[in-house]
Amino acid sequence: MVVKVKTRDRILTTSLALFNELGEPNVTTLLISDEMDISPGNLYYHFRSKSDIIGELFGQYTAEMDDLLAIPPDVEVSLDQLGFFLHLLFETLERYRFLYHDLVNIMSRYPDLKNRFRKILSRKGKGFRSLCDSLTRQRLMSLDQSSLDALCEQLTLTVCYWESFDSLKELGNRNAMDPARGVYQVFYLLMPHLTESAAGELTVLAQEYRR
Amino acid sequence: MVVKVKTRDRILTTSLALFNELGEPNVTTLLISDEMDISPGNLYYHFRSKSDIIGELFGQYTAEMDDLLAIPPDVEVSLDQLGFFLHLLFETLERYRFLYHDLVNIMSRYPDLKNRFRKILSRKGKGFRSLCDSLTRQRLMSLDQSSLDALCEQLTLTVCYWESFDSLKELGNRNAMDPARGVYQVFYLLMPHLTESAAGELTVLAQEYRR
DNA sequence: GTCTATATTAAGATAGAC
DNA sequence: GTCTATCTTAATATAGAC
Repeated sequence: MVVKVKTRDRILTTSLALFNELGEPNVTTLLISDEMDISPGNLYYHFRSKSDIIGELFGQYTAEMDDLLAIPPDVEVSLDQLGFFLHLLFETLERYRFLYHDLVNIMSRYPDLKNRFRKILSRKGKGFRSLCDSLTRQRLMSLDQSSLDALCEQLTLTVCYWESFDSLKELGNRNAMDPARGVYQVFYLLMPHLTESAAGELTVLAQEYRR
Repeated sequence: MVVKVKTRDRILTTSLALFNELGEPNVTTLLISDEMDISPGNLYYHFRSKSDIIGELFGQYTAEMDDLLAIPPDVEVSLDQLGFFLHLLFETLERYRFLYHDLVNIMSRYPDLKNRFRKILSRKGKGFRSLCDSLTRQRLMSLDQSSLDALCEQLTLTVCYWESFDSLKELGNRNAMDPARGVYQVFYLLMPHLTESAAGELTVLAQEYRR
């Protein structure tokens, strides 16, 4: 049975694809409607403005991230599970990568995104804190307070900007945009803080993510 | 004696200031000329296009970075000198921060910047490699090949995006945009790879950069 | 819900006088 | 070298018919 996808939803998925591919500022409402073979007027029937489309996509991004980052403070994660979590995280960030590609521009044109961006940033930091706490409880990791703060900061920065950095470095390469490369990088960020046996285990695991 | 600064140079410094403050896409040629109290026509007498202004500013950025990153492969740096170098590096990156704030947008509209961006990126990586090699020769640091690669990658990513990340986190805070914060962060990236005594020394040094 | 046609605005850039 | 006036282009958004 063929299900007709609602035009409103098609606008969102088409916009997201174009934003990621060409950069949000380079995507006009006309281009979106052209790509979908609908009229520009029709697009404006479903969304009052381009910023409404962006706001809704940002809402989707936030919802998915909140879901991922809802880490119970008392959970114990294995290194395997950590890798899986990171993979999902990078995969989600890649699907909404346009947001971080022109951050200042987007925030200045849609000012209410500023606070929403900061909120999700602090949530990432707290998520990493929970994970590090778990590793510490399991005696896989041992860190003083300052180092732990700096590490969580570093982890947050890295997940936010890894995709931008990697795609700049690999401009046009086929192995670009593989979430595994991000996971590998984060593993090496954690490695030096782990106990010897945990570090050994993580080194082996890292090979699976190497590309 | 009052020296009249050439209009052409004033255009560059005014543009740079406005780009950094408001984001390049939000700065029109009219705004630049307004700010300088010259006519838009005059601006176009000195520069054929807005992209020429950006190209020239990028040239300045590249020249300054090349200067900084010209690290002789056999030099031995102390941890003090390393801190000084990092401070200069972050200071320069902050003066041209607009470039990284809307990277994809800027690269798509001025396509010849793409390769110039990649070149400067690889030069940063090589600079960090030289510094790590020096620390290794002095037996302050010891790392296997994979870890060294990942560390240099991480250092490069961090210097490129630290300012963006920090200003997003500190939106509107007064302690935002202090190069010292970046130095502190990079110190903590190196710390776990140093020998015990070097790590101790760096911890002390880091306090001077803490804000 | 969807279309075509058009209004509005603003940016980058040029022409020609002084 | 600098000005004023204007051209050109293109993007967001609306009006009104179907």
